[in-house]
Amino acid sequence: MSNLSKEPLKDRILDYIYNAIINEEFKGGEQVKELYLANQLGVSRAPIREALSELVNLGILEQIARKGVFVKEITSKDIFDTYEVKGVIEGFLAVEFILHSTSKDIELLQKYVDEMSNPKNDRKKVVKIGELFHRTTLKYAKNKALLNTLERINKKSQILFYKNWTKLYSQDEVKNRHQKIVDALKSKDKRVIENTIREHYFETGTKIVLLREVR
Amino acid sequence: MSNLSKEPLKDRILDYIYNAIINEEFKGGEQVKELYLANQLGVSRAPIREALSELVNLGILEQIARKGVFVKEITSKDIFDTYEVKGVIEGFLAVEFILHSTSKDIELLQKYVDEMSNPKNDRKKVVKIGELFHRTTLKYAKNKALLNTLERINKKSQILFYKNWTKLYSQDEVKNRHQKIVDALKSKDKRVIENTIREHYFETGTKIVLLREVR
DNA sequence: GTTTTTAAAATTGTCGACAATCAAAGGAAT
DNA sequence: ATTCCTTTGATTGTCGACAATTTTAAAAAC
Repeated sequence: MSNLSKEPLKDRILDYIYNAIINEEFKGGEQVKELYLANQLGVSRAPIREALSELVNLGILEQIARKGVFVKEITSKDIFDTYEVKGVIEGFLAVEFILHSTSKDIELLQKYVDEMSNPKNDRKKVVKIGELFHRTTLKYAKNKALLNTLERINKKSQILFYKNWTKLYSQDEVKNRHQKIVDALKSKDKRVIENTIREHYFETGTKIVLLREVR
Repeated sequence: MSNLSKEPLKDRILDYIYNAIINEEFKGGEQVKELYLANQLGVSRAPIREALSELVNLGILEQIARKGVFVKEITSKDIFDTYEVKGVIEGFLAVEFILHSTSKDIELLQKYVDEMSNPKNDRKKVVKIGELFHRTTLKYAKNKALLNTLERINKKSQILFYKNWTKLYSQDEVKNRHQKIVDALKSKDKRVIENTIREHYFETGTKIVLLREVR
């Protein structure tokens, strides 16, 4: 394991494993063995164990006492649940947005939405814009407990998302879906905003599930 | 550390530390030293570290790289935020209740509420009934991601709650506050239910904050 | 050939020790 | 007396080894 950076070993290992799961080098149900990773990365088992237990905490891996940690099998229900959480939390937090946002914030969101359908931007860029969009809607959120929860959930949903994002929505669909959110925010109606954002994510969850079932 | 049980050492240590924090043997801001605990419990540092990092994950302790873990100083904002999360999540999950509950479920909740003002029950018993009450409202919740989040938050809020529960509400107040929830559930109106439960927790958070400020 | 028992290998859980880093104490320079 | 530097001590980070447990493989019994 390269030691160029001063970042704690545990964290670099964590990233390594996280990416390995995304890239399906570790497949669902498979056991993740400490010694194997330790040899692979040229470190001892101690930091490996720390990284693994963090991923267990995140719910990405599953620990069975005295047996080991395994890559969690992801069910359709898990996916739907995860996006439901995102919808509920972001929906609630976005209400803060209307309390503190300026017209400039709204303009920025609108600019993001317009860019989403710009043919010059490829899919990857559109995803990036989407991330900026959602980050902006959370700009004024200040409940740390909810933001932490959201961060945890995002780490999980990214794994689900990365395997599917290319097939999820066309650029126009992405644009329209986010336009709805902007319109909701413009309405300044708490309930409308919350429902719109919830539906936004519920739809995504449902769609990912559908894509999996087809396969 | 007694080895009567076969429960993993890490978990027993975790409980030990958790209780030590509740009982304020470890105070806010104080460093929790691995070696001290290892000697205290007669084990090595390895399982101590695992327990500590889990509490760091829960947000009860705070880890500063190469310095150690410290008991998190809890601000009023933290308390309010925590109860806000509880309100948002339980509020959303309780909606499941109206979709699947029977009249027997409602009767049970009403029974709990009536018992809350029964003079035969002391404060501790009332707290227990409250726990049963909330567990019942979550009986039909099936989103594991949200239930997990709730569990995590509860571990945190219990620490806050245990230091204040005696002074929070009179028995009659407790009863009235929960009666509101039952009435809301009876209405079968999604929005009413969600708002009522949110307010229930927002109030609790606000009140705990007030109690702290006075002190 | 199938099941049960026994033995071997692999894997996690725990330990004590060393290395790296940080905090505190003491001394030197101004 | 104050500041800066050095040294010392304390604490976490990492390591390799052993113990406990589980899995796998082989042998024995039927």
